[in-house]
Amino acid sequence: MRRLLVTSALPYANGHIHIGHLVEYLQTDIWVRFQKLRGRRCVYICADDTHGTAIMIRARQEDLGEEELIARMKSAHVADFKAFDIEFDHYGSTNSPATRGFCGQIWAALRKGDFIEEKEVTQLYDAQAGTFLADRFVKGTCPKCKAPDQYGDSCDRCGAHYSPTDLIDPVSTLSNTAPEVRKADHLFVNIEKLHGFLDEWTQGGEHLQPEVANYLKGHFLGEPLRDWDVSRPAPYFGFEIPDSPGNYWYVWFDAPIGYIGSTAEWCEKHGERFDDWWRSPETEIHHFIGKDITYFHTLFWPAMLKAAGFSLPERVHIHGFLTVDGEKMSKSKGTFILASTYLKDLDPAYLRYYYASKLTSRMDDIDLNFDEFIAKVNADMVGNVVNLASRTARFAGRTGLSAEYPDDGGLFEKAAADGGAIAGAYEKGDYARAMRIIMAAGDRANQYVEQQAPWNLAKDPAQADRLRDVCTVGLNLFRQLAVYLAPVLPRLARQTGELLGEPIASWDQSQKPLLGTAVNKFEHLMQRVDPKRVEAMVVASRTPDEEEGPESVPFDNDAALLAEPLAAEISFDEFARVDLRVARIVAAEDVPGAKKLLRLTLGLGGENRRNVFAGIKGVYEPADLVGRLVICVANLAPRKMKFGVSEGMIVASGGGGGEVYLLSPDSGAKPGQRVH
RNA sequence: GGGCCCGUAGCUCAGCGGUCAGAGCAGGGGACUCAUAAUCCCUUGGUCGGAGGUUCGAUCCCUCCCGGGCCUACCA
Repeated sequence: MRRLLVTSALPYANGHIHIGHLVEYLQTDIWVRFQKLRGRRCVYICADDTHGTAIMIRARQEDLGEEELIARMKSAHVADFKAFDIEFDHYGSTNSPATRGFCGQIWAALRKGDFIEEKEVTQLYDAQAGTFLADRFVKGTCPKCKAPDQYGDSCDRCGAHYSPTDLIDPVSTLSNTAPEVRKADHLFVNIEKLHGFLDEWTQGGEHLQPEVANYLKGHFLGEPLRDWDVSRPAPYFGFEIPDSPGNYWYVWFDAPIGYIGSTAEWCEKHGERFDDWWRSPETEIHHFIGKDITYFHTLFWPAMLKAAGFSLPERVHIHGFLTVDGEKMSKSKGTFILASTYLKDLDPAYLRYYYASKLTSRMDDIDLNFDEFIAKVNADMVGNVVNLASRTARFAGRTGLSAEYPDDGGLFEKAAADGGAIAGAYEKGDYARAMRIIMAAGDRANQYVEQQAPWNLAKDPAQADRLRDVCTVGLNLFRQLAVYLAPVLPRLARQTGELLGEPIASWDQSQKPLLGTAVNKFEHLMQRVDPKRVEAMVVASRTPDEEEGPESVPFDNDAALLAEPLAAEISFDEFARVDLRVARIVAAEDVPGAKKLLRLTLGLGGENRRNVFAGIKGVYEPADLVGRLVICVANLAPRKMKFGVSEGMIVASGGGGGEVYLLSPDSGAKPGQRVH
């Protein structure tokens, strides 16, 4: 018997579940429910990912112990999942004895296979916070382009990659003190030793979508694989490496091992043999992940499993990101919607169906468009599917279903035959296709009811049998849809079972009509989406600083400060060295070939002109800029750039990306005036 | 610069070498009134991004170009 072990990526214990996460958990849950409905042995395993520097820092900020932090977050995650009908067979934590045990086991295998190497790594250390600093906890001036305030791994101004120790004037974002350089021995996994295996595993078979296999081939497998740094020196929230005291496994080492640990807990609880699930050719392992973590799941993870003698994934299903109204989720626009916020206003079934109607087997991003969301759910769910029951069940309540299935012109048979195509689509992850086929069957059923006009039959007592037959057909066609939709809409399936007196538990129920049973009192199966509630949800998701009343002082949260902590203190003299001037943009033009740059001509009064490149393309239209006043750094050394020499900078706030806000002086300021 | 994906009706997407290119929603007209202003019928709407090529025949295959997205590199 084919056994299936299915996982979703482990959500990080650093934040709450949002609608972007839900794409993955719903995609997986639908697949698992489908497999179970088909009678497959299928187990759905997940867990919280709990280790790493970010957890340690957050626990400190909230003045909690790490254990307390991750315990709280786990119960929040579990509650969110449950509310969305995401049904795990087991939900564990990477911070568990089971996961620790498997980390040790895999580690021992890596040691034994001589995969582990020790190398000295130079890292920045925050003496005040008493911790080594991960790259993104260090900021400083880019060694290449001298841009200030850049993270420790790369410069988002010039894109240069470097080590945090290369930063000029580095500052710890934890304590705002200058970190010191310290050396530490790190442990590395030499996965190049498994290069041949990875070539074969990624390129052969159907383990990966073709675009993923190509990506790996092009970016990683064409050259020797770099050693993977899997240890972090204390203090670190995680598991200490048994044969290397003072060192901890890096969070990405133990995170996927959480799949195994969590499975073991499930086995323990249900009296299953662990080896049947992770060391058996009878079990297919399926991972569902987002495209951002492709690298870990398609190179390191198979390498670890291979080295330690566990089963390899049969397939890694990779999905794209969620956008909302065509854009990245945004807190200020109210499209960064937490699962718990959604639930206050809307039925989870809506999102389950909507995502299902958009998901394919490709790793394309999917878009949540609220107008479409409302239209689609109302038209398909309420207007088509639920309406079928709604318009026939009432009439059938008096008589129940006929004892024999009446002539329906082949409709039931046709929809039963669709089952193969629908199942095939589910199996491949092409839920959008499955939904299309199901909705087409619903359309045909509604046509039937329309033609038979049971409301007319109901007026004539002599037609009672005929009426019962028509309702028997209508309700059976509806029930077929409920079976096909059961993976997506478990509640609808349950309600349908209650309505017709037989629970929906198997795909096969779509193939044979239900006859001779009573029909219970009909109750609404699903409410229409209320656009006002959607709007309310978006408003509730907006960060407070967007909700300013006309008179009141707006409340500003501290997101910006947290994202970019204050720089180290400077003296007045140091400040005075920077010569800021008011300037008028006298010309602005597009720079062909540049992704972010516009060419600006700044006037400082009289004939004083400056040619400045500004990274604001796509944010500001050149035509809108001409004539306005800005503030420029006037004594910045000229800088040669790809498209010409830049003679200064204009100042702007914003976190980069699309968020750029130019500074302007109040009216009355004159070009050339210095800013003091 | 390299890699991958995409560009089909107003919108979201099917189709993919072969009869007049489809669906849902939106738009227009009608019918019905059982049903959650649901449903049903009819209908408007596309030079299938552009240009070449292969072919008896291309939306579908090949090449180039344009446009969008993602990744990667580089330059700022």
